[in-house]
Amino acid sequence: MAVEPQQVRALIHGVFDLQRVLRCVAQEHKSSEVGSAEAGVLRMISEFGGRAVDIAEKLSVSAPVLSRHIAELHDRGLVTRRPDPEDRRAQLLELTETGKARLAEIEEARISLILELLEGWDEAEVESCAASIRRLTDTMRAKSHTLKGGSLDHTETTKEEELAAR
Amino acid sequence: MAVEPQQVRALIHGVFDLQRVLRCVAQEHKSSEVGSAEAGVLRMISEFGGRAVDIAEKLSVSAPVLSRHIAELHDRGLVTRRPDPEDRRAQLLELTETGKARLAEIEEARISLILELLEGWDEAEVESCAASIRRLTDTMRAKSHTLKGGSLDHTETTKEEELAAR
DNA sequence: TATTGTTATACTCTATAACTATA
DNA sequence: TATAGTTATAGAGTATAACAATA
Repeated sequence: MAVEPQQVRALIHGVFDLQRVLRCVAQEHKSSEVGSAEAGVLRMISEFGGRAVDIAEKLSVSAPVLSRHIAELHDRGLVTRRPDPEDRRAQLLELTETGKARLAEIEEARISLILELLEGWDEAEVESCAASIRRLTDTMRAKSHTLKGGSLDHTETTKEEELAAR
Repeated sequence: MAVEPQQVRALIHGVFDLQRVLRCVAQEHKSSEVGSAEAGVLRMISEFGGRAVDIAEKLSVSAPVLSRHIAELHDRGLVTRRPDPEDRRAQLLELTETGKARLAEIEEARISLILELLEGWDEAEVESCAASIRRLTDTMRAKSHTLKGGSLDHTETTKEEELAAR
């Protein structure tokens, strides 16, 4: 039950090491046209569409950052903006046909690259690795939201502790 | 044996999602004094010490980037540089006592943060997550080195394919 | 000639602050 | 007042190119 600090240390270093390798791989195979942040924008618009503010939230990015990426993608004809009929402040985002095609290219290139890099892995290994990473992400996202107010925000914990103490 | 493209796609998206959450967590808890890149430099000097070029290689960072970080850390009294007696072009890096103390603080803060975020995980889960991530990192690092020359460099693959074809 | 390290410059991605328009 | 989006500005992190000193 007790997680050792040294284990967590190893996990942290492992994550940093992963990020370094990812940076190198991205650097070596960067597509000249669409940056990785913009690719993320295309992906989120493709998956969820809709209002810019929601896309920014899914990307965990501030509004100005998304605004610039959208402007850039719009200028290059990859994204359309149209006013939200229900809220004239907002705009609804969609991929153009070109945008869809470009996203598909990016995803295919990435998949074939990683497939090549993972040569020798089997289905179960990929699945379990993806599941580990997803679980880590989900845990951190959930907990970091509840801790957002700082360590003084113990409202919920206190209730649970009261129950547990009986 | 056959890894499905859709599995790899899920893994890729999972890794990007992880990076977003990590960025947010780092943003929320950033230490005002030492940036995350500099913290990496401190860690590598602490673990391996020695020549700057070797530290740069371990960090997968170009020489100018490391040079600036080292200059910054040196100015703040966290790192010492002394000429390599065996090669007067090179310099040997070490942490000062202050540097060691600062690195220890950073690591402790990170560990206690992640320990808190991983509340509810048990030892085995942390271990298996760290192992998955380490294995992914190692595979990508090894393969990306062998693929460095581009997709035209099929020398080794060809030999294996010849054998496999028989 | 090749390597170690530095300086100059530029690129990518991000954030905060100040603003406009709408709710 | 609060929210959606934009623009201006700044900061962190990285890369390439050109250079100095040494091997």
